Amino acid sequence: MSPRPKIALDKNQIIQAATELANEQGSENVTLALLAKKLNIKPPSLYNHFEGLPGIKRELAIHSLEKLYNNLAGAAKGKSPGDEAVLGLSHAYLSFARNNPGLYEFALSAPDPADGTVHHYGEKIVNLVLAAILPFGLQQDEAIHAVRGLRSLMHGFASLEKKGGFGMPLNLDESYVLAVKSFIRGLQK
Amino acid sequence: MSPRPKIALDKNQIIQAATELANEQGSENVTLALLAKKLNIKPPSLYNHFEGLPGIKRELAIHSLEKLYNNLAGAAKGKSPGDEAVLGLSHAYLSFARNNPGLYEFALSAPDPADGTVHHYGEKIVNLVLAAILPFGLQQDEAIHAVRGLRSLMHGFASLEKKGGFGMPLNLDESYVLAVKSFIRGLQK
DNA sequence: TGATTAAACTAATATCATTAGTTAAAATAA
DNA sequence: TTATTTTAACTAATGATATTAGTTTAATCA
Repeated sequence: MSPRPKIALDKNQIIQAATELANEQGSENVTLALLAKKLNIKPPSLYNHFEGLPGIKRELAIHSLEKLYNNLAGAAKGKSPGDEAVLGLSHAYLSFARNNPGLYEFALSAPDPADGTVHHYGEKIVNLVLAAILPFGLQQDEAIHAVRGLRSLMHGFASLEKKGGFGMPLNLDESYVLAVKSFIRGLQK
Repeated sequence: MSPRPKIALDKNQIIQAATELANEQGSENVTLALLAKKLNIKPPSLYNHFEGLPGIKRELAIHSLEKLYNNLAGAAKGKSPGDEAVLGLSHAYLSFARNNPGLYEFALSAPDPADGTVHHYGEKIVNLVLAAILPFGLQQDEAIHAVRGLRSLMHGFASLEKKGGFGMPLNLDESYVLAVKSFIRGLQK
């Protein structure tokens, strides 16, 4: 056993471990100490790969947005624009948030609001939703307003559900689908 | 100057200071160190009043919910149930989140999901919204679903707006009002 | 082979929350 | 008034955290 084994981690492995840490222990437990322990290295070694904890969190934000976008794009694929696509997108959005509870939080952390990569994925997601609501025949501005509303609905539901904000013993999936349907019905009439 | 002056703080003063700290510096800067500095005492002294940082955060959650409820109740008062009341509630909700950016986050922190006081205020807010949508003539379960949707929309918008999640240069108030109107229009079919 | 680079390390510092035990002021009881 | 109790501050110490600086070894490359 060499006295100082070279593990040779790369960025991807570290972000992968950080993602697991976030999803298993919660986003607030993504610390250099816990991450280093998971990787069997010492905390300062992480500075060889990232600019401290903020650097890792920024990468997590990008990784989360990328994964979210891919899930959304996969859900939209093949579905005809309009109600079907919107319902597919909304289902994929909530599924992503539920399946990646820790990682999802980083998708909205926006370390630097002017971050280029973050902004890029944000735009791609907006375009995906814009394409889905195309058949509703909204004007330029109205379409953007509609996308904002839909995002608010999806994120708000995911966020409140995760925080246990819905007390009543009533099916959650049903609430979600009904809310999305109400919203797009209101858009169209 | 006495060697150990007795400041004699009470819970309310501390929570008030913590609220200011949250709103001025962000909820993540509500630390015992900063709070003690603001109050001109040493951090351990805070343990004479609260059970550590978690205890203070729990009080902030209750304080936030209480204040939010009062704002919502004030907005609903005098307005006729239906569209007018719902629009009033939604406006009050977003205003509260905007005017109390740090405190608002504690309203949804739910330290213990089974916390009695937190649950109590949650129910009161739900009832307020239920009363506002009464004229829409929804059945028992549909009404609960609708409240969940409305809360999701309001919280989601407030949350995304605060995080700078809306990139496009388009009026935010307009987006919000349009989203709420679309949703309630869809509810009424 | 020898030099360079990459990626681990140790050691040290500063800031947290927290606990234990102390002290003085204020409130209360005798 | 005087004595006791309680309140609310304190100091000191501990352990976890991120971070910086400087070191060392293994891998890579000229």
